[in-house]
Amino acid sequence: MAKQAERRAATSEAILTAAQRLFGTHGFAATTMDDIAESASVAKGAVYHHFKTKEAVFAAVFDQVSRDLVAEIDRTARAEKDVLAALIAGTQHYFAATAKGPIGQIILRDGPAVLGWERWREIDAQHFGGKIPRALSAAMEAGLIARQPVEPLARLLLGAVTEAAVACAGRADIARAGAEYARAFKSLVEALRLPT
Amino acid sequence: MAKQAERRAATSEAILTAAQRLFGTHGFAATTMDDIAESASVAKGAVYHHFKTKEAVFAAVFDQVSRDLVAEIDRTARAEKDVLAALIAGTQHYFAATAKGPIGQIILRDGPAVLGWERWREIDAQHFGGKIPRALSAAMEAGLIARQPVEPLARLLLGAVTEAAVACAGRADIARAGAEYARAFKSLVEALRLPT
DNA sequence: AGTAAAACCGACTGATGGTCGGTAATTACC
DNA sequence: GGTAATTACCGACCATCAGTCGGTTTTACT
Repeated sequence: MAKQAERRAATSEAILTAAQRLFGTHGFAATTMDDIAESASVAKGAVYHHFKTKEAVFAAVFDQVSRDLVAEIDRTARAEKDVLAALIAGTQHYFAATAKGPIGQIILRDGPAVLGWERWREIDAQHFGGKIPRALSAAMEAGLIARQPVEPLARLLLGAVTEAAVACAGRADIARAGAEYARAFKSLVEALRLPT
Repeated sequence: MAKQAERRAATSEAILTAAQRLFGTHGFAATTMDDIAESASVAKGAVYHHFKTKEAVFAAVFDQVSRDLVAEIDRTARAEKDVLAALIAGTQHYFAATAKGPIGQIILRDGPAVLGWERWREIDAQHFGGKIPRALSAAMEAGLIARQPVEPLARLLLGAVTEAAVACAGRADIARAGAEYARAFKSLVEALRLPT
Protein backbone atom coordinates (compact mmCIF):
# COMPACT_ATOMS: atom_id res chain seq x y z
CA MET A 1 0.00 0.00 0.00
CA ALA A 2 2.48 2.55 1.20
CA LYS A 3 4.94 1.24 -1.33
CA GLN A 4 5.50 4.57 -3.03
CA ALA A 5 5.95 6.33 0.29
CA GLU A 6 8.47 3.75 1.42
CA ARG A 7 10.38 4.09 -1.77
CA ARG A 8 10.46 7.83 -1.39
CA ALA A 9 11.51 7.64 2.23
CA ALA A 10 14.28 5.18 1.50
CA THR A 11 15.79 7.30 -1.26
CA SER A 12 15.44 10.44 0.76
CA GLU A 13 17.16 8.89 3.70
CA ALA A 14 19.97 7.49 1.57
CA ILE A 15 20.59 10.97 0.22
CA LEU A 16 20.49 12.52 3.66
CA THR A 17 22.83 9.94 5.12
CA ALA A 18 25.32 10.34 2.31
CA ALA A 19 25.09 14.11 2.50
CA GLN A 20 25.60 14.18 6.25
CA ARG A 21 28.71 12.07 5.94
CA LEU A 22 30.15 14.15 3.13
CA PHE A 23 29.24 17.54 4.60
CA GLY A 24 30.60 16.43 7.94
CA THR A 25 33.92 15.24 6.64
CA HIS A 26 34.70 17.45 3.65
CA GLY A 27 32.49 20.46 4.35
CA PHE A 28 29.75 22.05 2.30
CA ALA A 29 31.79 23.76 -0.39
CA ALA A 30 33.96 20.74 -1.12
CA THR A 31 30.97 18.46 -1.51
CA THR A 32 29.33 18.43 -4.92
CA MET A 33 25.83 17.31 -5.75
CA ASP A 34 27.36 14.64 -7.96
CA ASP A 35 29.30 13.36 -4.97
CA ILE A 36 26.14 13.12 -2.94
CA ALA A 37 24.22 11.40 -5.72
CA GLU A 38 26.98 8.90 -6.30
CA SER A 39 27.49 8.21 -2.63
CA ALA A 40 23.75 7.61 -2.26
CA SER A 41 23.74 5.37 -5.35
CA VAL A 42 21.22 7.61 -7.04
CA ALA A 43 21.18 9.84 -10.08
CA LYS A 44 21.59 13.55 -9.67
CA GLY A 45 18.08 14.10 -10.93
CA ALA A 46 16.73 12.08 -8.03
CA VAL A 47 18.46 14.33 -5.55
CA TYR A 48 16.87 17.34 -7.18
CA HIS A 49 13.56 15.52 -7.15
CA HIS A 50 13.76 15.39 -3.37
CA PHE A 51 15.50 18.66 -2.64
CA LYS A 52 15.13 21.86 -4.54
CA THR A 53 18.71 23.04 -4.11
CA LYS A 54 22.01 22.09 -2.53
CA GLU A 55 21.20 24.45 0.31
CA ALA A 56 17.97 22.58 0.89
CA VAL A 57 19.91 19.34 1.28
CA PHE A 58 22.18 21.04 3.76
CA ALA A 59 19.28 22.52 5.67
CA ALA A 60 17.73 19.09 6.05
CA VAL A 61 21.01 17.63 7.27
CA PHE A 62 21.49 20.54 9.63
CA ASP A 63 18.06 20.05 11.07
CA GLN A 64 18.61 16.36 11.66
CA VAL A 65 21.97 16.83 13.32
CA SER A 66 20.62 19.59 15.54
CA ARG A 67 17.66 17.49 16.52
CA ASP A 68 19.86 14.58 17.53
CA LEU A 69 22.20 16.78 19.48
CA VAL A 70 19.49 18.59 21.37
CA ALA A 71 17.99 15.27 22.42
CA GLU A 72 21.35 14.21 23.80
CA ILE A 73 21.75 17.45 25.68
CA ASP A 74 18.30 17.17 27.14
CA ARG A 75 19.15 13.81 28.56
CA THR A 76 22.24 15.23 30.21
CA ALA A 77 20.60 18.34 31.56
CA ARG A 78 17.64 16.47 32.99
CA ALA A 79 19.99 14.78 35.43
CA GLU A 80 20.76 18.06 37.17
CA LYS A 81 18.58 19.55 39.87
CA ASP A 82 19.09 23.30 40.00
CA VAL A 83 17.94 25.25 36.93
CA LEU A 84 21.21 27.09 36.68
CA ALA A 85 23.17 23.90 37.18
CA ALA A 86 21.28 22.25 34.33
CA LEU A 87 22.09 25.24 32.15
CA ILE A 88 25.75 24.83 32.90
CA ALA A 89 25.78 21.06 32.40
CA GLY A 90 23.93 21.31 29.12
CA THR A 91 26.40 23.89 27.97
CA GLN A 92 29.33 21.65 28.70
CA HIS A 93 27.74 18.84 26.73
CA TYR A 94 27.19 21.20 23.84
CA PHE A 95 30.89 22.06 23.90
CA ALA A 96 31.96 18.45 23.90
CA ALA A 97 29.65 17.40 21.09
CA THR A 98 30.32 20.24 18.70
CA ALA A 99 34.01 19.89 19.26
CA LYS A 100 33.88 16.51 17.56
CA GLY A 101 34.65 16.98 13.87
CA PRO A 102 31.58 16.27 11.78
CA ILE A 103 28.99 17.83 14.06
CA GLY A 104 31.02 20.95 14.59
CA GLN A 105 31.65 21.23 10.88
CA ILE A 106 27.98 21.14 10.08
CA ILE A 107 26.58 23.16 12.94
CA LEU A 108 29.25 25.72 13.63
CA ARG A 109 31.21 26.16 10.43
CA ASP A 110 29.05 25.59 7.42
CA GLY A 111 25.78 26.25 9.18
CA PRO A 112 26.04 30.02 9.31
CA ALA A 113 27.95 30.13 6.04
CA VAL A 114 25.32 28.27 4.08
CA LEU A 115 22.07 29.24 5.72
CA GLY A 116 23.13 32.79 6.41
CA TRP A 117 23.73 34.02 9.89
CA GLU A 118 20.23 35.20 10.45
CA ARG A 119 18.57 31.99 9.49
CA TRP A 120 21.22 29.94 11.23
CA ARG A 121 20.91 31.93 14.42
CA GLU A 122 17.17 31.57 14.23
CA ILE A 123 17.26 27.80 13.76
CA ASP A 124 20.05 27.31 16.24
CA ALA A 125 18.23 29.42 18.78
CA GLN A 126 15.10 27.44 18.10
CA HIS A 127 16.89 24.20 18.85
CA PHE A 128 19.28 25.14 21.60
CA GLY A 129 18.56 28.71 22.55
CA GLY A 130 14.98 28.04 23.52
CA LYS A 131 16.31 26.40 26.63
CA ILE A 132 18.12 29.46 27.87
CA PRO A 133 15.16 31.82 28.08
CA ARG A 134 13.19 29.10 29.80
CA ALA A 135 15.97 28.53 32.30
CA LEU A 136 16.32 32.24 32.94
CA SER A 137 12.60 32.72 33.44
CA ALA A 138 12.55 29.84 35.86
CA ALA A 139 15.53 31.26 37.69
CA MET A 140 13.87 34.65 38.02
CA GLU A 141 10.68 33.02 39.13
CA ALA A 142 12.61 31.16 41.79
CA GLY A 143 14.28 34.37 42.87
CA LEU A 144 17.74 33.11 41.94
CA ILE A 145 18.49 36.11 39.73
CA ALA A 146 17.14 39.64 39.40
CA ARG A 147 14.01 40.20 37.36
CA GLN A 148 14.77 41.82 34.00
CA PRO A 149 13.88 41.42 30.32
CA VAL A 150 14.59 37.80 29.48
CA GLU A 151 15.12 37.90 25.73
CA PRO A 152 18.14 40.21 25.51
CA LEU A 153 19.98 38.52 28.34
CA ALA A 154 19.24 35.08 26.91
CA ARG A 155 20.54 36.18 23.54
CA LEU A 156 23.77 37.37 25.08
CA LEU A 157 24.29 34.12 26.92
CA LEU A 158 23.53 32.07 23.81
CA GLY A 159 26.10 34.08 21.90
CA ALA A 160 28.60 33.51 24.66
CA VAL A 161 28.01 29.77 24.62
CA THR A 162 28.21 29.49 20.86
CA GLU A 163 31.38 31.50 20.69
CA ALA A 164 32.91 29.33 23.37
CA ALA A 165 31.90 26.21 21.48
CA VAL A 166 33.61 27.44 18.38
CA ALA A 167 36.71 28.41 20.28
CA CYS A 168 36.66 24.97 21.86
CA ALA A 169 36.27 23.21 18.57
CA GLY A 170 39.38 24.90 17.29
CA ARG A 171 41.64 23.70 20.06
CA ALA A 172 43.67 20.57 20.41
CA ASP A 173 43.05 19.99 24.10
CA ILE A 174 39.29 19.98 23.89
CA ALA A 175 38.63 18.53 27.29
CA ARG A 176 40.72 21.15 29.00
CA ALA A 177 39.35 24.00 26.93
CA GLY A 178 35.81 22.83 27.53
CA ALA A 179 36.38 22.81 31.26
CA GLU A 180 37.92 26.26 31.12
CA TYR A 181 35.04 27.79 29.24
CA ALA A 182 32.51 25.97 31.33
CA ARG A 183 34.12 27.45 34.40
CA ALA A 184 34.08 30.93 32.91
CA PHE A 185 30.48 30.48 31.86
CA LYS A 186 29.62 29.33 35.32
CA SER A 187 31.25 32.34 36.88
CA LEU A 188 29.32 34.59 34.51
CA VAL A 189 26.01 32.97 35.34
CA GLU A 190 26.78 32.73 39.02
CA ALA A 191 27.57 36.43 39.08
CA LEU A 192 23.95 37.00 38.22
CA ARG A 193 22.82 34.96 41.19
CA LEU A 194 21.35 37.15 43.89
CA PRO A 195 22.70 36.93 47.41
CA THR A 196 20.20 34.98 49.45
CA MET B 1 59.39 58.46 -9.90
CA ALA B 2 56.88 56.48 -7.95
CA LYS B 3 54.68 56.45 -11.01
CA GLN B 4 54.41 52.67 -11.15
CA ALA B 5 53.60 52.47 -7.46
CA GLU B 6 50.98 55.16 -7.82
CA ARG B 7 49.43 53.38 -10.74
CA ARG B 8 49.31 50.16 -8.77
CA ALA B 9 47.87 51.83 -5.73
CA ALA B 10 45.21 53.62 -7.74
CA THR B 11 44.03 50.45 -9.45
CA SER B 12 44.12 48.52 -6.24
CA GLU B 13 42.07 51.13 -4.49
CA ALA B 14 39.55 51.33 -7.32
CA ILE B 15 39.08 47.59 -7.07
CA LEU B 16 38.74 47.68 -3.32
CA THR B 17 36.26 50.53 -3.43
CA ALA B 18 34.14 48.85 -6.04
CA ALA B 19 34.31 45.56 -4.19
CA GLN B 20 33.33 47.10 -0.89
CA ARG B 21 30.30 48.71 -2.44
CA LEU B 22 29.20 45.54 -4.20
CA PHE B 23 29.89 43.18 -1.32
CA GLY B 24 28.13 45.56 1.01
CA THR B 25 25.00 45.91 -1.06
CA HIS B 26 24.61 42.59 -2.84
CA GLY B 27 26.66 40.30 -0.64
CA PHE B 28 29.64 38.12 -1.45
CA ALA B 29 27.93 35.31 -3.31
CA ALA B 30 25.90 37.60 -5.54
CA THR B 31 28.93 39.63 -6.55
CA THR B 32 31.02 38.26 -9.40
CA MET B 33 34.59 39.09 -10.22
CA ASP B 34 33.37 40.46 -13.54
CA ASP B 35 31.07 42.82 -11.65
CA ILE B 36 33.96 44.06 -9.58
CA ALA B 37 36.21 44.49 -12.59
CA GLU B 38 33.57 46.35 -14.53
CA SER B 39 32.61 48.54 -11.61
CA ALA B 40 36.28 49.41 -11.11
CA SER B 41 36.69 50.09 -14.85
CA VAL B 42 39.36 47.46 -15.08
CA ALA B 43 39.74 44.10 -16.80
CA LYS B 44 39.28 40.92 -14.88
CA GLY B 45 42.91 40.05 -15.38
CA ALA B 46 43.90 43.19 -13.52
CA VAL B 47 41.88 42.16 -10.51
CA TYR B 48 43.65 38.82 -10.48
CA HIS B 49 46.92 40.63 -10.90
CA HIS B 50 46.26 42.36 -7.59
CA PHE B 51 44.43 39.67 -5.69
CA LYS B 52 45.00 35.97 -5.93
CA THR B 53 41.38 34.93 -5.42
CA LYS B 54 37.93 36.34 -4.82
CA GLU B 55 38.33 35.48 -1.16
CA ALA B 56 41.49 37.56 -1.09
CA VAL B 57 39.55 40.55 -2.38
CA PHE B 58 36.97 40.01 0.30
CA ALA B 59 39.59 39.63 3.00
CA ALA B 60 41.11 42.96 2.01
CA VAL B 61 37.72 44.65 2.06
CA PHE B 62 36.91 43.05 5.39
CA ASP B 63 40.14 44.25 6.86
CA GLN B 64 39.58 47.80 5.68
CA VAL B 65 36.03 47.97 6.97
CA SER B 66 37.06 46.53 10.32
CA ARG B 67 39.91 48.96 10.62
CA ASP B 68 37.64 51.92 9.95
CA LEU B 69 35.04 50.72 12.38
CA VAL B 70 37.48 50.05 15.17
CA ALA B 71 38.89 53.53 14.81
CA GLU B 72 35.41 54.96 15.15
CA ILE B 73 34.73 52.88 18.22
CA ASP B 74 37.99 53.89 19.80
CA ARG B 75 37.03 57.51 19.46
CA THR B 76 33.75 56.84 21.21
CA ALA B 77 35.18 54.72 23.98
CA ARG B 78 37.99 57.12 24.75
CA ALA B 79 35.40 59.63 25.89
CA GLU B 80 34.39 57.43 28.81
CA LYS B 81 36.22 57.36 32.10
CA ASP B 82 35.64 54.03 33.82
CA VAL B 83 37.08 50.97 32.04
CA LEU B 84 33.83 49.09 32.28
CA ALA B 85 31.90 52.12 31.13
CA ALA B 86 34.12 52.39 28.06
CA LEU B 87 33.53 48.74 27.34
CA ILE B 88 29.80 49.31 27.42
CA ALA B 89 29.90 52.48 25.31
CA GLY B 90 32.12 50.86 22.70
CA THR B 91 29.74 47.94 22.53
CA GLN B 92 26.80 50.19 21.88
CA HIS B 93 28.66 51.88 19.05
CA TYR B 94 29.49 48.49 17.58
CA PHE B 95 25.80 47.62 17.61
CA ALA B 96 24.80 50.80 15.89
CA ALA B 97 27.45 50.57 13.17
CA THR B 98 27.01 46.94 12.25
CA ALA B 99 23.28 47.37 12.19
CA LYS B 100 23.67 49.62 9.17
CA GLY B 101 23.35 47.51 6.04
CA PRO B 102 26.68 47.37 4.23
CA ILE B 103 28.94 47.10 7.24
CA GLY B 104 26.82 44.45 8.85
CA GLN B 105 26.67 42.53 5.59
CA ILE B 106 30.42 42.43 5.29
CA ILE B 107 31.41 41.93 8.90
CA LEU B 108 28.63 39.82 10.31
CA ARG B 109 27.11 37.92 7.41
CA ASP B 110 29.65 37.21 4.74
CA GLY B 111 32.66 37.54 7.00
CA PRO B 112 32.32 34.21 8.75
CA ALA B 113 30.84 32.59 5.66
CA VAL B 114 33.73 33.50 3.41
CA LEU B 115 36.73 33.48 5.68
CA GLY B 116 35.53 30.56 7.73
CA TRP B 117 34.48 30.97 11.29
CA GLU B 118 37.84 30.27 12.74
CA ARG B 119 39.67 32.81 10.68
CA TRP B 120 36.86 35.32 11.01
CA ARG B 121 36.71 34.95 14.75
CA GLU B 122 40.44 35.34 14.88
CA ILE B 123 40.49 38.53 12.79
CA ASP B 124 37.41 39.94 14.42
CA ALA B 125 38.83 39.22 17.82
CA GLN B 126 42.07 40.82 16.74
CA HIS B 127 40.26 43.98 15.75
CA PHE B 128 37.49 44.24 18.28
CA GLY B 129 38.00 41.48 20.78
CA GLY B 130 41.47 42.59 21.70
CA LYS B 131 39.83 45.42 23.56
CA ILE B 132 37.84 43.16 25.82
CA PRO B 133 40.70 41.21 27.38
CA ARG B 134 42.53 44.48 27.90
CA ALA B 135 39.51 46.02 29.57
CA LEU B 136 39.00 42.97 31.76
CA SER B 137 42.63 42.86 32.82
CA ALA B 138 42.48 46.51 33.69
CA ALA B 139 39.28 45.98 35.62
CA MET B 140 40.82 43.14 37.61
CA GLU B 141 43.91 45.19 38.23
CA ALA B 142 41.75 47.98 39.52
CA GLY B 143 39.86 45.57 41.72
CA LEU B 144 36.59 46.18 39.94
CA ILE B 145 35.99 42.50 39.25
CA ALA B 146 37.28 39.25 40.69
CA ARG B 147 40.59 37.88 39.45
CA GLN B 148 40.16 34.90 37.12
CA PRO B 149 41.46 33.65 33.77
CA VAL B 150 40.93 36.49 31.33
CA GLU B 151 40.83 34.73 28.00
CA PRO B 152 37.79 32.47 28.49
CA LEU B 153 35.71 35.20 30.05
CA ALA B 154 36.67 37.65 27.33
CA ARG B 155 35.73 35.14 24.67
CA LEU B 156 32.33 34.68 26.22
CA LEU B 157 31.69 38.39 26.34
CA LEU B 158 32.83 38.85 22.75
CA GLY B 159 30.45 36.13 21.67
CA ALA B 160 27.67 37.80 23.58
CA VAL B 161 28.35 41.15 21.94
CA THR B 162 28.57 39.70 18.46
CA GLU B 163 25.38 37.76 18.88
CA ALA B 164 23.64 40.86 20.10
CA ALA B 165 24.94 42.84 17.15
CA VAL B 166 23.53 40.30 14.75
CA ALA B 167 20.22 40.23 16.53
CA CYS B 168 20.20 44.00 16.42
CA ALA B 169 20.99 44.11 12.73
CA GLY B 170 18.00 41.97 12.01
CA ARG B 171 15.49 44.22 13.70
CA ALA B 172 13.50 47.11 12.38
CA ASP B 173 13.75 49.30 15.46
CA ILE B 174 17.49 49.31 15.66
CA ALA B 175 17.82 52.13 18.13
CA ARG B 176 15.47 50.48 20.57
CA ALA B 177 17.00 47.06 20.14
CA GLY B 178 20.49 48.46 20.55
CA ALA B 179 19.49 50.13 23.79
CA GLU B 180 17.89 46.93 25.03
CA TYR B 181 20.92 44.79 24.37
CA ALA B 182 23.25 47.42 25.70
CA ARG B 183 21.27 47.42 28.91
CA ALA B 184 21.39 43.64 29.15
CA PHE B 185 25.10 43.66 28.43
CA LYS B 186 25.58 46.29 31.07
CA SER B 187 23.72 44.23 33.62
CA LEU B 188 25.84 41.23 32.73
CA VAL B 189 29.08 43.14 33.13
CA GLU B 190 27.94 44.99 36.18
CA ALA B 191 27.05 41.69 37.80
CA LEU B 192 30.73 40.90 37.70
CA ARG B 193 31.58 44.10 39.54
CA LEU B 194 32.68 43.41 43.07
CA PRO B 195 30.98 45.18 45.93
CA THR B 196 33.32 47.86 47.12
C1' DA C 1 66.59 54.36 -28.49
C1' DG C 2 66.43 49.87 -26.67
C1' DT C 3 65.45 46.50 -23.36
C1' DA C 4 63.56 44.60 -19.34
C1' DA C 5 59.94 44.46 -16.12
C1' DA C 6 55.61 45.38 -14.43
C1' DA C 7 50.66 46.38 -15.15
C1' DC C 8 46.87 45.25 -17.69
C1' DC C 9 43.82 42.92 -21.08
C1' DG C 10 40.04 39.66 -22.38
C1' DA C 11 39.10 35.32 -24.73
C1' DC C 12 39.14 30.85 -23.02
C1' DT C 13 38.71 26.65 -19.74
C1' DG C 14 37.04 23.66 -16.12
C1' DA C 15 34.04 22.75 -12.59
C1' DT C 16 29.62 22.64 -10.80
C1' DG C 17 24.78 23.89 -9.56
C1' DG C 18 20.71 23.36 -11.72
C1' DT C 19 17.38 21.96 -15.86
C1' DC C 20 14.65 19.14 -18.79
C1' DG C 21 12.84 15.77 -21.82
C1' DG C 22 12.42 11.06 -21.38
C1' DT C 23 11.86 6.26 -19.02
C1' DA C 24 10.38 3.06 -15.53
C1' DA C 25 7.81 1.96 -11.56
C1' DT C 26 3.48 2.57 -8.98
C1' DT C 27 -1.24 3.76 -8.31
C1' DA C 28 -6.09 4.87 -9.66
C1' DC C 29 -9.89 3.90 -12.34
C1' DC C 30 -12.95 1.42 -15.35
C1' DG D 1 -6.85 -7.12 -15.79
C1' DG D 2 -5.93 -3.54 -18.75
C1' DT D 3 -5.08 1.33 -19.24
C1' DA D 4 -4.40 6.06 -17.99
C1' DA D 5 -2.34 9.13 -14.77
C1' DT D 6 0.79 10.04 -11.36
C1' DT D 7 5.13 9.70 -9.16
C1' DA D 8 10.04 8.42 -8.84
C1' DC D 9 14.12 8.40 -11.21
C1' DC D 10 17.59 9.05 -14.94
C1' DG D 11 21.65 11.42 -17.06
C1' DA D 12 22.91 14.36 -20.99
C1' DC D 13 22.86 19.07 -21.36
C1' DC D 14 23.09 24.23 -20.12
C1' DA D 15 24.54 28.57 -17.85
C1' DT D 16 27.38 30.73 -14.79
C1' DC D 17 31.50 32.06 -12.89
C1' DA D 18 36.16 31.56 -10.60
C1' DG D 19 40.40 31.31 -12.29
C1' DT D 20 44.13 30.95 -16.40
C1' DC D 21 47.24 32.43 -19.92
C1' DG D 22 49.37 34.24 -23.96
C1' DG D 23 49.61 38.69 -25.64
C1' DT D 24 49.73 44.00 -25.36
C1' DT D 25 50.60 48.38 -23.35
C1' DT D 26 52.84 51.26 -20.10
C1' DT D 27 56.73 52.40 -17.18
C1' DA D 28 61.71 52.13 -15.61
C1' DC D 29 66.43 51.95 -16.34
C1' DT D 30 70.79 52.24 -19.16
